[in-house]
Amino acid sequence: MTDQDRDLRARLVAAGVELVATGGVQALGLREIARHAGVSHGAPRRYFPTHRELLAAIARDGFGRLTDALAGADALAVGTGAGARGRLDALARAYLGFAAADPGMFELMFRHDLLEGSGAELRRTTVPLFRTFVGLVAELHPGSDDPAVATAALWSNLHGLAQLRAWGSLRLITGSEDVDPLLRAALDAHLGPAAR
Amino acid sequence: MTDQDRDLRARLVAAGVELVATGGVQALGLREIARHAGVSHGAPRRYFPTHRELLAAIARDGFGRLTDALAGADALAVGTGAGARGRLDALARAYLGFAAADPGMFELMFRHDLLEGSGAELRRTTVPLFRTFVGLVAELHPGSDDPAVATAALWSNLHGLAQLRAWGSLRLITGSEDVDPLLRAALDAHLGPAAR
DNA sequence: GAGGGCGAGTAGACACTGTCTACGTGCTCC
DNA sequence: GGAGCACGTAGACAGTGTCTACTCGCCCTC
Repeated sequence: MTDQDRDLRARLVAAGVELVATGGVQALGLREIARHAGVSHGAPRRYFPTHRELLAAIARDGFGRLTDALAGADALAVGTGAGARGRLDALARAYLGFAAADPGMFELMFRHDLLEGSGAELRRTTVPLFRTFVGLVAELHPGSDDPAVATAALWSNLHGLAQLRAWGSLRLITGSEDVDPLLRAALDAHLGPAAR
Repeated sequence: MTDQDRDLRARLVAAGVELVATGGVQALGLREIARHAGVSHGAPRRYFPTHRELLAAIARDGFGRLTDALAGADALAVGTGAGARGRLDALARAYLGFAAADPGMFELMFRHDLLEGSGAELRRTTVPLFRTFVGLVAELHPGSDDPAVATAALWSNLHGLAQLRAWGSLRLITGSEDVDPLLRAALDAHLGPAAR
C-alpha cells in the first residue's frame, strides 16, 4: 500500500507527524501540511474542518506512540524480572526518552492553545497510561494514603524535567547536558532510594 | 507621568503585559500590541526589529515580576521566623501562585519558539533566582553531594505541576482542582517531611 | 532667525496564513 | 447511460509580520 493509496486523512496526519519531527511545531502550517501531502490547501478541510482539528489528530497520533513506547519499555522491564521500582525507572526513562527523541511532537501534545476543543479528549488518552503508574507506585508504597497524588507528583516531576531540558534551563543550572542525575534524584525522592 | 508621556518602548511592553494577562499568548500579535498602545503597526519596528524581540521584552518583564514575587515571598517567610524548609515552601507556593495568577505570561516565558534568539539571555535571569533555592536546599541537606542537582530536580517538579495544571491533566487524574496536596507531596519527597 | 538633518511614526505593499465558497471531475449505483 | 455525489481544486478574503517610501516636527548650526 503506497502513500497515495491511503486515504487523505491518514496521509495528512502522517505528513504532520513527519513535519513536526523535522521542523517542530512551527512547521505545522495547514498549507504546509497539505503541500507535504501533495494536495491543495483546501483539501484538508474535507476531513478536518479547522486547522486545530488536524493538529489534534496529529497529537493523538503522538499520544498513541507515547503509550506504545511506555508499554514496550514496561514489558521489557518485566521481561528482565524487574520489580515495581525497576519498572517505574524504565517508564520514567521512556517518557523522557520520547520527549527527547521527538521534542516537537512532545511540545504539540501539551500545547493546549493549539488543541483547544479536542483537549479534553486527548487528555483522556493519558488516563490508562497513568493507571499503570499508580498501580506500581501503590505496590511500592503500600502504606501511602493516596497513591494517585503521589503518582501525579512524580509525573509532574518527569514532565518538568522534559520541559526544562527542552527550554535549556537545566544545562544552564547544573552545568551539564545530562538529565540522568536529575532523573535519578527525582525518582529517589519520590520512590525512595533504588535497591541495588 | 501619563501613559502617553512614556516612551513607546515601555508603552509597547506594558500593552503586551496587559494583553497577555487578559487574552493569553495568542493575543500578542504585533499589530494587536501596536493598536493597544495606540500607534500604527509599523511603529514597534523602531524599537523592536522583529516581533519576537518585542515578545522577549514582554517575557523579560515577566521574569522580573516573578523574581520580585519570589523575593517578596521569601522576605515574608524570613520575617515570620521560618527556617530553610519554611522558606522553600513559601518560594514554591509563590512560583505556582505566579503561574496560576498570570498563566499567559508564564506560558510566554517558557515558549522557546517565540523567544528564540533572546532565549539564552532570558534563561540567565533565572540563575540568581535559582541560587537562593540551592542555598536553602544545601542548608536543609548538609550531607547532599550535589545540592544543585537536588534543587534542579525540585524546580522541575514545581514547573511540571504548573504546566500540567494549566493543561488540565491534574484535575483529570486526581479528580481535584487543588494542587496543594500535590505540591505538599512534591516538597515532602524532595525535602523530607515538613517539621510541624 | 532661517535652513538642513534626523529621529519618530505613518501608510501602503508584499508574501504568507487559515477560512470560506464556487467550481470541476471522476466514480458509483440505479 | 445518466444522475448524484464524494473528493479535491482554485480563487477570494481578511488578517499577519516584515519591508520600504514618505511625512512631520524638533534640534543644532551658521
